[in-house]
Amino acid sequence: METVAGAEGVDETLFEDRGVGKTSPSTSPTKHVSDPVVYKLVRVEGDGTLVPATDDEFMEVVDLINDNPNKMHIVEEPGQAVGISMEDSSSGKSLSELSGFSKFEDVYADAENLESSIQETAAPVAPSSDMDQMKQSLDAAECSKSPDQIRESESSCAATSLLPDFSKLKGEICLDNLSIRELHDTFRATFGRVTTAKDKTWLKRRIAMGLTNSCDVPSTSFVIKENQILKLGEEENSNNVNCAVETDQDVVAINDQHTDSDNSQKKQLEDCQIISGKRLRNYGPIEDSQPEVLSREQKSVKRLRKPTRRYIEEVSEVEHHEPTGRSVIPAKSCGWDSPKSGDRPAKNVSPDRRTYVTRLDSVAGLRVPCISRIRRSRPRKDIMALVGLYHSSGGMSGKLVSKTSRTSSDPKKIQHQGIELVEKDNQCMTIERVEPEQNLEAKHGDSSGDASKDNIVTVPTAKGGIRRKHHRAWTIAEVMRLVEGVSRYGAGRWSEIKRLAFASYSYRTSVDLKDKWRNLLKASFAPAPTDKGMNPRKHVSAPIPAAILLRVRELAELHAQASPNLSTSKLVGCGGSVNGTRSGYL
DNA sequence: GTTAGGG
DNA sequence: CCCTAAC
Repeated sequence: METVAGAEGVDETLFEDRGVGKTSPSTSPTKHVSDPVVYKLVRVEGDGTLVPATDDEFMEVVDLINDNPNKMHIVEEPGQAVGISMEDSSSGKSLSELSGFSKFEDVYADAENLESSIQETAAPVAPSSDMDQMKQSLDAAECSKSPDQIRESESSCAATSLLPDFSKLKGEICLDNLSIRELHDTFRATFGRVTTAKDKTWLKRRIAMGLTNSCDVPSTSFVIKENQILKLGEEENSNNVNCAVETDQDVVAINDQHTDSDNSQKKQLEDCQIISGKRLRNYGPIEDSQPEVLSREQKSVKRLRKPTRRYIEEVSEVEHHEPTGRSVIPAKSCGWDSPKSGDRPAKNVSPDRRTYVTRLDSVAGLRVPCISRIRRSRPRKDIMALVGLYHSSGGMSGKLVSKTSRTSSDPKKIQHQGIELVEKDNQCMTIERVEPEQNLEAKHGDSSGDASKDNIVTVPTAKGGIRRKHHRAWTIAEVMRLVEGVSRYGAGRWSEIKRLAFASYSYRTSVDLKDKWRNLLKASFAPAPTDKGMNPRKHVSAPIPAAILLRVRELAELHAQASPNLSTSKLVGCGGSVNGTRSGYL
């Protein structure tokens, strides 16, 4: 990551020599580092990872560094390289020590502040020259992060991705003495963009943060600070810049661009936040105690907090209109807001709370102006449907196939309703609309669902539940099957019916069966109690054949009188063979 | 986990 | 179809 920034020519060269991939900002233009920066010695491994340099390695470059810090030479060894990078770590302070600061954040947790500060951060245009590396950095380091972290990273790290030009900085404390204009210059030099902020304090903090966030690298116990070589432990007292050691690990993870769990990465970010905040204070020419100052600072810190859902919704629009390249990155790389999971394995969508899938407008990988309109009430379900498909079978095609095969092989008659009806219900050969129904069903199967058990097309709801996808009309085949099931197993034994008669209709739950039966009863009784000749075709939705309604009614009557009791109904149902029973009814 | 019933 | 109380 930015670690290289401080590494100067040394690291750069080494990186290039080793042909490090995108994961390292090897192409970053290097600039002269100035005194205030603390360096850490690292070795760049062949794979681009930064490894703490050994003491021996360190000693090799000591002379060079002391000799002329501005002209560090390249120390190269076969198989390994030694570079200098900024020291960002610090003495091991526990998170608990920083807890006070954390509490702090909560006070300013409201989304509006978040938004405002983020906008501030994101709005200014990043110089085109920096875009590549920025993208590079973001893509490589953050794409694997969960979407909600993107924003955080963007806001917190993007700035640091722009290589700071420390030459403008005359030393940390000097910020205090700078005029607004100078601060602007410094800001620009640091972040690669201009700022319109008028708040001197804010600027100073931002600059300080930008600098201090720049580099995080594991290192040996040696640190180079202001041309002096120090033992980490020794300088601990005087070195306020250093941050908690424990964060080193996290930083390392980031640098290595681990794509581990979202949690770990989140943790990293959180740690970063803390570090930043702490460090800011340490840099502190500014009094933290001042409420207004704090509020400013909190904004910047809070910026790092996980955005609230509402915040995301609201910001989405803003971001969408964001003209600068910045907006492009999040949308493209990992859009927390636009989890077009099509390209991404479902597993990357963490199951935890943070992954509420906002929407996946395009299954086909079509790109939609992310986030923008998220449903407040009920999320769309397509998303999870897809996710589920990917999840369970690695592809919907397989599922569909399985469904098809099953259906065709199904001993029952579903496939050919017309035939089935004929053989079952000799009296009603008028099942005209069978074909359309089939088509309908097939269509549904293709688009959203499949008959396999595992892949119920559902979508997470705000409450954490899952909701099934779009309405799935009952086909006549299903209705018939349901009726048969009821007649066989008895009304009320929905789970039984579901399991036995609707095994191939995974998308129909027992509740669905119950509901449908309820509707059937209503339909069968309401229009015309004795309506064999009833013509339901006027209904747009699946017209239920009169024969079926009749049977529904008969079954209802039968069950009504025969069994409030399940066992009784069950016995009744089981007593007769399917066809026999039907024949009797009909 | 199912079922029943309301929404 | 969803939600949820009741079982």
